[in-house]
Amino acid sequence: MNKLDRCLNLELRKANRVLSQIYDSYMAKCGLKTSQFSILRAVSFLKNTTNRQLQDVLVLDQTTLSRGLKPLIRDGYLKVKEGADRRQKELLLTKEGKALFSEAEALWLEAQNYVESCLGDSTKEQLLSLSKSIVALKQ
Amino acid sequence: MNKLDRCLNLELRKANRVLSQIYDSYMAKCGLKTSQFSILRAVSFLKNTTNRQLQDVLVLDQTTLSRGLKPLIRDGYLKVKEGADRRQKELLLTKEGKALFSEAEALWLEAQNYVESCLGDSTKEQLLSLSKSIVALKQ
DNA sequence: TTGAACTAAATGCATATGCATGTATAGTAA
DNA sequence: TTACTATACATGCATATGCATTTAGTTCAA
Repeated sequence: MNKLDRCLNLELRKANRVLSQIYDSYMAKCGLKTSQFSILRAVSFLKNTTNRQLQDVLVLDQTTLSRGLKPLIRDGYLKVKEGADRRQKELLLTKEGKALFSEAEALWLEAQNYVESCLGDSTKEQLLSLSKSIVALKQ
Repeated sequence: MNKLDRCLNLELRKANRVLSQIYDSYMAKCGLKTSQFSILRAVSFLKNTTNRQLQDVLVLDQTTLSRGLKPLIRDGYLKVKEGADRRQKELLLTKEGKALFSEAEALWLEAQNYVESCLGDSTKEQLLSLSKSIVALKQ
């Protein structure tokens, strides 16, 4: 535990960059980045959701999410409805969004299978439990 | 291993965001982002280095690094010398860069100690070994 | 030597990220 | 009601990220 130690943050960032590039290379065929896929996937699970709820699910800053939604809305994959609380915006997949998500999900599964086959089950479980521990540090 | 599994990439991204925000909150006192600190730290270890060498050390795309260097050069923390191979640019810390790095290193150590104390030794080791495994997947 | 192949770095483009702040709406207590 | 507080989302700003491409310099074989 001294200043010659490897930086935990840098090590995780490096891993994050490599892993994201792998997933992105699979997703490229459908024109989505994995971050966009994550949003569609969350909306698909939650059916009818809001910016606020997605922030919690995706562990994203409100402003980051707000901007991340824009291309998906612009390109017609997400639809915005005004909520009962008029500050909120309800989000749902359009028909085009559902179709794109289906296509993307197959590519995602290829990537996920590839990575799992490279890492093995025990490393995969380590990734999940480690990520959970770190996310739990969020203030 | 089916499509209801958690996405390994999303889980890692979430962890990465949380961890980076923790480190950034410590680094904020000196005005550096952790990504900039990582660059200064690498240059400090390598003494006299090049864009190309930093790409490997930091596992960063050439174009990302190229742009990441700009504010550090602009603000006088890094100096650029033309290399023997005139395509290359040699990088080194200026006096101001060294001073800032010293200050930043103390803040980084606080962050690192805080995170290590939260995670514990075994989880810390898991982070390091997992990151290593993932970085090794890089094509 | 010269032209093809290769390498180092920069740039255009688009999205990703989050802090500080602004704007609109909702809730609540005087 | 009114005014204070809290919440939901958007915007300005700056950096982070990487793909495709460009520009410049090096290498090497014909």
